[in-house]
Amino acid sequence: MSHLGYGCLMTVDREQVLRTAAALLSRKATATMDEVARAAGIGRATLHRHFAGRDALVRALEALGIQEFEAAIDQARLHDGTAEEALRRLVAGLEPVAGLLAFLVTENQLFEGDQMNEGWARLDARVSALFRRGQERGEFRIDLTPAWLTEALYGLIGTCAWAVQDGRVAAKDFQYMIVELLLGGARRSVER
Amino acid sequence: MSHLGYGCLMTVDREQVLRTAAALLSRKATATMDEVARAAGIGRATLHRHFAGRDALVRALEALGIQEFEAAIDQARLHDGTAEEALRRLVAGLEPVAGLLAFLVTENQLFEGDQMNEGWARLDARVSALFRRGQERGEFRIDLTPAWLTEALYGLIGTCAWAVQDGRVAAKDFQYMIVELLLGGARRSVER
DNA sequence: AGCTGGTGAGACGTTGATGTCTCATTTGGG
DNA sequence: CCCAAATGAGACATCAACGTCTCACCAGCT
Repeated sequence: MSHLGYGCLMTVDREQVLRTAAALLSRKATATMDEVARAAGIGRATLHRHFAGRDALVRALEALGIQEFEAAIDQARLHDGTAEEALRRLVAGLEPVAGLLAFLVTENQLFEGDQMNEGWARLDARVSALFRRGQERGEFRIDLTPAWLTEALYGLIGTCAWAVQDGRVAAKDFQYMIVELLLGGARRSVER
Repeated sequence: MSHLGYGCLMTVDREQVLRTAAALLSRKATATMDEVARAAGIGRATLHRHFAGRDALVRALEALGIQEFEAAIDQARLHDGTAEEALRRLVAGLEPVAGLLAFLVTENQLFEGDQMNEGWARLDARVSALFRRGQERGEFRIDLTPAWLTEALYGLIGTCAWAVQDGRVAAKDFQYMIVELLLGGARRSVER
């Protein structure tokens, strides 16, 4: 028996299953439980042993996504240094969570039962506060609202995660493409 | 009898139904045919008379989305003037199609049967060519690939469309938020 | 070697969405 | 005024996914 809470050695890696499920479900929300199981390399019965049903799976995805998102925010120390540096740290920490994040952003189906909604709202507020801090410091433009910059960050992370999955963007360019576009935009400035 | 191809006056507005369906399905891909019908303000039977089934509905969404996307590209005259001006025209023309576009980008389920895929690939190539033209003219940065800028444009349009739906962004700011972020980024430059 | 616990494969009943049907109603045109 | 066309509501059978179960198998531990 392992010292961990969930099972022995040949036990399924719960997080790995959830990440695979997120990657699949964010691209094909109508995927079958069987498809999810196969994508994770396990049997449908095993998937069902770990997550009582589709709802439970989605809830687990939501919980893990919010948890890891929050951990990334904590670790990024959004209040330290310039807002730009903080944003770069945040995106760097968010890279491993990009698949989960893409699922969360896409599946607003979750926010029907306004329960976990508060968890997401708290994350939203913290990211939004980062952009507001950047505006107050004079780093960021004030004509783009913090709410929009927050949404745009989510959107770009999800889009880039998909682009990497499909091979349209190199995985090593993930952070650069997102941060550079979000901060600097496509226009070529003179002083850059 | 109307002179139009599809029915008399009290006939369902096919495009309106498709736009509503796209707005709903892009947010809740598992929505029931009944939910789609109710969202469009029609009965399930009527929805079924116009679209033989869920697949047919999705195909129609895809066809309409590609068609209107292509029309917007044609009308934007991507080869005229500066690339920035062309991009602004494109986003302006894409605003009414944003819901369809968000659905198309999200539902890569469509691209399993690689058939309509070519239609999408052609659009991709044209938008990508616009960004490449901007780079060659010295307007746009060359460290962000045209493919990524294209994906980012799609992602931002979809994200902004959702943000407008949820009231987080004012509808009148749609074009401004997308173009300004995509071109200029969040960083406050000295010469702007 | 024997035991225990987790897994995969498959069978099975249940459920909900789907697709088709009929019928009453309404709308617009002849 | 009457008819044609389209719609909405509902009934109905079908079917695929779901959730549960059993059983055989395999890995690790004692």
